[in-house]
Amino acid sequence: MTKLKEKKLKIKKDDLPERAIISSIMAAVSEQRLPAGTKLGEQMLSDLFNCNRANVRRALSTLATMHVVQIQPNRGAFVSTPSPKEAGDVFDARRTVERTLACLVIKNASTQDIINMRTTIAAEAEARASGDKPAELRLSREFHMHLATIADNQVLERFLSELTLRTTLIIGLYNKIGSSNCAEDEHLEIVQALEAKDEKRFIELIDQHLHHLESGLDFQRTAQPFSTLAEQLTIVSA
Amino acid sequence: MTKLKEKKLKIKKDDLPERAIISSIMAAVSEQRLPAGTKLGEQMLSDLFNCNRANVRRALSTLATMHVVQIQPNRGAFVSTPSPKEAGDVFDARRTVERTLACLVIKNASTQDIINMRTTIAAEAEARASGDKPAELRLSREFHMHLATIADNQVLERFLSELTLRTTLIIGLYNKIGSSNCAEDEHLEIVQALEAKDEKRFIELIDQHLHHLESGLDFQRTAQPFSTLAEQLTIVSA
DNA sequence: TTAACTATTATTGTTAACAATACAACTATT
DNA sequence: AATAGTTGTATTGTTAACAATAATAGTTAA
Repeated sequence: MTKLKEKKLKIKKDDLPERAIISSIMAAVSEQRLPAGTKLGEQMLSDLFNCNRANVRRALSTLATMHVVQIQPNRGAFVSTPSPKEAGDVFDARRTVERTLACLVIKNASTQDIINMRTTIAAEAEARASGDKPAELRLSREFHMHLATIADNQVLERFLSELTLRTTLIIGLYNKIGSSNCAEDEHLEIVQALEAKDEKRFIELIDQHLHHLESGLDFQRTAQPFSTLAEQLTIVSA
Repeated sequence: MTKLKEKKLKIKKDDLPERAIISSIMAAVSEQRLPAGTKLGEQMLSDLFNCNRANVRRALSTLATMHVVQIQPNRGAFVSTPSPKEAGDVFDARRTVERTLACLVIKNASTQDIINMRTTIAAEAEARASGDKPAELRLSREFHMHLATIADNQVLERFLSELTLRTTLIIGLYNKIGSSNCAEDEHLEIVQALEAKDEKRFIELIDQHLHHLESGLDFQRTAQPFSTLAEQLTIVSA
């Protein structure tokens, strides 16, 4: 007569707006739709995501702890503008993290993993060919994040997630004109080394790849201007 | 006649309560005054720090992003209870980070740096002798954080800060009874290798040290109970 | 006595109003 | 005309009240 405990069939809670804001901003940064210095107003965000300012505030606070945004008291939140020193620290940290990931990847990578990576590389090349810069950037990041997934270390994965984002900001700020971002052939070479289980070469190529990225920077360029518009945040929800 | 711009001599703003909460909880965790699983009620914290719940909320949200606390929707925030898998990830990440830090430290360390480290080690030994466990834990962590300071990489420093905290939680949960935490002689040996500029040995000792820590764990012990009291948060402010 | 149900309480989540600060535009004076 | 000062507006920061959910205690029935 009495249903013991009616399973609370909860309507797929619209996954905390806080999380939605965070991942949306992260996605936008990763595709350079949000350049360094862009102001992230609370009102604007709470309107965009149909939520209250408290959620926006927590999201920005969280993003600030990963140094993707900077919060200036009484002024608001801005997309971070990494200094040259910071850029160096980020690249050193990335090499550190990806080197270890490489060791783990060599051990763990299945044939399916390699297929997936090749797929990503192909998509990246296609995006480049068609001039779709955002897609290219996103897929390039995806390539690196693949490594973390395969390595199966949640901690390093999170670190890399942050570092790749900050790298994108750095490149957006300081990249020499004419210097390519992630050369697709480099990604390809890396996967080939992986497939050959050539650990030494695999690690070395990743290291070189990151060094190559860093060498494409030019810190002489003065701090970049910051765009103010931010409907670059394309949102899926209504 | 008109003071151009009266320097706004702002009374040392009581450094955002949010930051105070965060560092206080981090300190408490680092000294094992806050065991894994401890509930961190919002009311309690807002009372303790004389601030509103919004600040508490943001602080907890931030701590959650560094996995020092876990937030369960509609239930509240609890000090994280790392799983065995998570423990492994954390130790791998720590070795990764500290290995790189070691390379930088060998390059950067001044004689004053070495003196400082010896001082910390001495204080640690003293705390151990006098049975002051919290001080011992704090100083042990300080030793490792010294490395990051000397290495002068803000990113890795922050990563290590998080990782040492999580390590403390892990040890508190899973450490075998009778297994010592950080053997002070290990710290001493490490500094000696540093002083001798023996990079290879320096790195190897740090690696061994961390492996030794990890080998002291016993995951058979079932998930620990969680204390509920939390006036273990000793606060300095009124 | 145990088990399920109900009512109460406490805690978290949300919202809106208010205060404080910074920003922008405007006025006035040299 | 340019700068200092002033006013008005917009945004951030704070607070309190309310709603929703979970935890607890108490009650009734088998």
